[in-house]
Amino acid sequence: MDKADGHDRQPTINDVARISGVSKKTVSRVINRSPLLKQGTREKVEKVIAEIGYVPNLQARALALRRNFLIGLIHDNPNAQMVLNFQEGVLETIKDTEFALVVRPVDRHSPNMLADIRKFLEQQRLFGLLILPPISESDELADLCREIGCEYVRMGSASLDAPEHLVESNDREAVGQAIDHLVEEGHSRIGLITGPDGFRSAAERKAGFFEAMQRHGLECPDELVANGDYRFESGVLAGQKLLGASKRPTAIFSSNDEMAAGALQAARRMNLIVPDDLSLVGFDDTAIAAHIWPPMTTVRWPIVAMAKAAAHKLIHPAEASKQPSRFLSEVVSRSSVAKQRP
Amino acid sequence: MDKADGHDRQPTINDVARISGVSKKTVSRVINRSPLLKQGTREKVEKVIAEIGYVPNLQARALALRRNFLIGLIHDNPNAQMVLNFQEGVLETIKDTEFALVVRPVDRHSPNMLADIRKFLEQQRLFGLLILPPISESDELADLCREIGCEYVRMGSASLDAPEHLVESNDREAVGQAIDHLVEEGHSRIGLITGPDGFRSAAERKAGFFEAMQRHGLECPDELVANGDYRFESGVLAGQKLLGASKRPTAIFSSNDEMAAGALQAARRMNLIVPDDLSLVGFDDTAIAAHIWPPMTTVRWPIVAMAKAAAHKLIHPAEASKQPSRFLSEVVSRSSVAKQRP
DNA sequence: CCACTTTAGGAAACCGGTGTCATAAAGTGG
DNA sequence: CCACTTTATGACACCGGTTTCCTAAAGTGG
Repeated sequence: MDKADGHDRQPTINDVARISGVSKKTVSRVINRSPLLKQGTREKVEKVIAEIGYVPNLQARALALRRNFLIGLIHDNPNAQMVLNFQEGVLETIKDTEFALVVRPVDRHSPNMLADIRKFLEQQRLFGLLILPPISESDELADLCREIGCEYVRMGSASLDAPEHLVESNDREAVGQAIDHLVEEGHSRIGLITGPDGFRSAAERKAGFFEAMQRHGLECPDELVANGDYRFESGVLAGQKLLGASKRPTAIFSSNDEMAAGALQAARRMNLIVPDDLSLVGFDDTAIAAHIWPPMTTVRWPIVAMAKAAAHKLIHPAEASKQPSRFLSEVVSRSSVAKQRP
Repeated sequence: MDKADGHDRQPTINDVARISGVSKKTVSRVINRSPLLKQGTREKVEKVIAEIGYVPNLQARALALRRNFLIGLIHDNPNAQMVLNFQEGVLETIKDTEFALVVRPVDRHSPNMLADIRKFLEQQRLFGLLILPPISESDELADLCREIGCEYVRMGSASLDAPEHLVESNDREAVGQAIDHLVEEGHSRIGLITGPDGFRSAAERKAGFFEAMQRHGLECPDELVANGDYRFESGVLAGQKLLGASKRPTAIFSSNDEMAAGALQAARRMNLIVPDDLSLVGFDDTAIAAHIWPPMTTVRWPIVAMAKAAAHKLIHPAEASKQPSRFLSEVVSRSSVAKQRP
């Protein structure tokens, strides 16, 4: 009796082989586009594949090839929009491939984070890993990947790793442009809200700020620098500190939008009007920047493009691997910055 | 010569069997916690497993069991925070299992969306699918799952499917509570910003609004109803329409936060102060609600808990399958609602 | 026409697990 | 002590692909 007596399970390579009267291996060659096939054979097999709706079993393929088709995304990013945009970019790149995207949010503050990730990697044996900031700045994580033998690409705001493992943005210069913009509008007393210590992105943005200020010959006394942790509440606090300075700044640059929104609230509580009494510039161009009042000037970095580049780097390690991928950010001008009358 | 001469590939079940002097099958029984093992044997094997750091290969297991350990998440949700919270909830449930979460954002407006999803499902052969609103309201998608034989659970705001395929929120009643709150504060001229046509959630929220108004014996003339599409810009437009009404509403309920933020901007442009001149209530309690000025009263639905329930339902179809999972939302009171002096 | 290379395709083993069934060992009752 | 059940373990095929190696057929040169 024929094997095809029964249940409507998915057709396998054996079914295709039997029906088209060739061996499994030949079918395998057809799916893998092997060049040493006679045209007639190829067409015959392809016809059968189309007819019975055969789709290769990825699990079996993964087993035989000793690698699977799963790309992992590790993040601990507080900014949902950014994570989702990144996911979208990756998906666009792997859309017509067999790859799938596996997500893994982690908690940087958990003591067993690294152990959890290790277990995850050992269990899933991913094809490769994409790592978003800020966790991408963890060298322990990169070391773990190397130890386990899992390919990875990190997203970062400065040279964190070898070029084949890195897609980077130029935060430092971008902040410079933002400050240039403020100076052009006549501001000279400019406050800074930093990101948390130990974050490369925060350090880069801070450095960009000071470099630009120096370039313009402007001072930045301690009372015009407040530390934040990238969260809204820390922005409120930082805003209160800066606006309570003996000589108030006429503009504030915040290392991300969330904190800028916090600073905006602080200003409101002190009955200061943005942008009339205070200009404000954020960073990241997240949804909140456009949706608060007034719509906020900020710096946008091309996260979707960076995600595509990162996924591409992972999947095609051969091409374009040796030079770093560097992406340029741009100032998005909205209504939170006004000309400062001298 | 021994097989263990060579490269540092991951140890397999064969290695464990050889070293501990039992058959593969026995090792398999140990990993699967089979009850019919002698205590001594189990311990012996477990010791070897720990020593050489053996981790079962999920791809091989998937092949043998004819099912894998991938849970898919399909969404086309415009709200990033919500999607991410959902991902987080699912992850929490599957944390200590072998399951992984595969994400798949889709575009509801693309003509080949269904074909794309079909290809995705056929190729990946997922264990099951979690579907977020609004795409969860698509019956074609559910039909596709059934046709392909992929388990699924839909998140929805009303009875969309059989209980074993559904985790639902009570949007209708929650909106009622929000309106009650406004009425208690003395409002009677209340405007509505709806969600897009064809969305169950939008219809439920709208119905909840009208039911509550009727319950309180309040009118809702056409000029106090504006249609939105859940996006910020549509909220601006809707706000303009409502605030331009012959007799202005003293409060507006918006079917989501994003549009409420838009309405807030519309109010600002007309020099109206929230909450002094206008009270505003949103829905979803997304990040923006807390971060705009004034912080916005809204309705929070327990998305993380719902995500956990959905994942649980998928993984353990036996338990708790027959009764629907229904979750209650709550009004989160902030500063965008003020007492209306008669 | 024969030896020799090239080309297309197949047989069998393998990837690392699980299922089925057989069997040895241990426990039971008469 | 023997037949009879129960319990613990193993041998072997199988899941659905790929790889290695081999062979038959076809093409080449002398």
